[in-house]
Amino acid sequence: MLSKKTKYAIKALVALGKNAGNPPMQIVRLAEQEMIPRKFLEQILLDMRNAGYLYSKKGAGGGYSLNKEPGDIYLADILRITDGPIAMVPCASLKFYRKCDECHDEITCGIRKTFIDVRDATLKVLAQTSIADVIARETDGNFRE
Amino acid sequence: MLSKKTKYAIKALVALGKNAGNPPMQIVRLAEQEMIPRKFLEQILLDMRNAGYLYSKKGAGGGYSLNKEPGDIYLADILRITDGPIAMVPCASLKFYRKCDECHDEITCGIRKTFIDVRDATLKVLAQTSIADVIARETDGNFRE
DNA sequence: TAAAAAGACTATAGAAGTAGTAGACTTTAT
DNA sequence: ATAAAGTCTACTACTTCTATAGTCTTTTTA
Repeated sequence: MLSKKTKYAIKALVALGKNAGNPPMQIVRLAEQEMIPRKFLEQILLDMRNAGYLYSKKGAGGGYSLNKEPGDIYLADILRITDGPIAMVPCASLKFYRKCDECHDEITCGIRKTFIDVRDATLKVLAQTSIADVIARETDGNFRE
Repeated sequence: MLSKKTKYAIKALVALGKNAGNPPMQIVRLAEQEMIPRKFLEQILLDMRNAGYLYSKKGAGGGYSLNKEPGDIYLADILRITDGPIAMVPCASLKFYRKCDECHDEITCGIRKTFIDVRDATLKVLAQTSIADVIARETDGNFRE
């Protein structure tokens, strides 16, 4: 299950994507509009900013805006920042590989092989779906390709 | 991430699958062999039994054995017993559908649409991979199709 | 240049979920 | 009758997730 943190992050990016072109959006406004607890959102935006996805400006007239094109921000990358690995077992993770506690022989592990397939299937969607795609799908029923 | 419960469940099913034909296997032996805490395994096996996947026999000479062919036990079903929904958001779940707290308009939700795609991709693997497949993959490098 | 408007950063608390343990009970074989 | 199993329920410890609080820094503008 996605954490709320991740859901909030995606929602915030979508909102900021729609806001592109306009002056930056303040945390408070974003929090109200998307119904996200303000201080929680604050942390999330910070993470996204430190990861290079957002631009922020302090002081009066400041706020947040996207630091990349909505079409260049992929869900897979966002999930990794907020929730960590995408794979369902650490030993099948591409970016957060770790040996499973329970596992003795990784090479022949049938579970691992299966969950590498799952990971690949998941990534095929998440690494190709951008914030722009999510926005596009909000309106029309179908998109992509 | 898969819970340990699920990993243990799969391991137990695989072990029992390999044991098919022989007399039933006792919890204690299974726990030792697979290095799973005994009492924890006990609960897991019970769940699997109540779901119809295992046959159990009490008393001396008792133990556990599979109640189905290894080829008829699919990972998707096991995961659902031990970890619940396979989808990453409740509103995209096939078997455990629930409205997301944060969501106002599910029909146009771009996030939901994307995660339905993810769910389908995941299920394409998990609903077609059986315990028999996992066992087969343990030995040879490739299997399936 | 002071005040106000914003974000940056750290710490902490409460809730929920996960992993594991304990113990008493039931059934069955010998 | 006894011992060898599984059944069932409750509980505890631990970790992670969600959220909140408070202080500090930067920037604008009157």
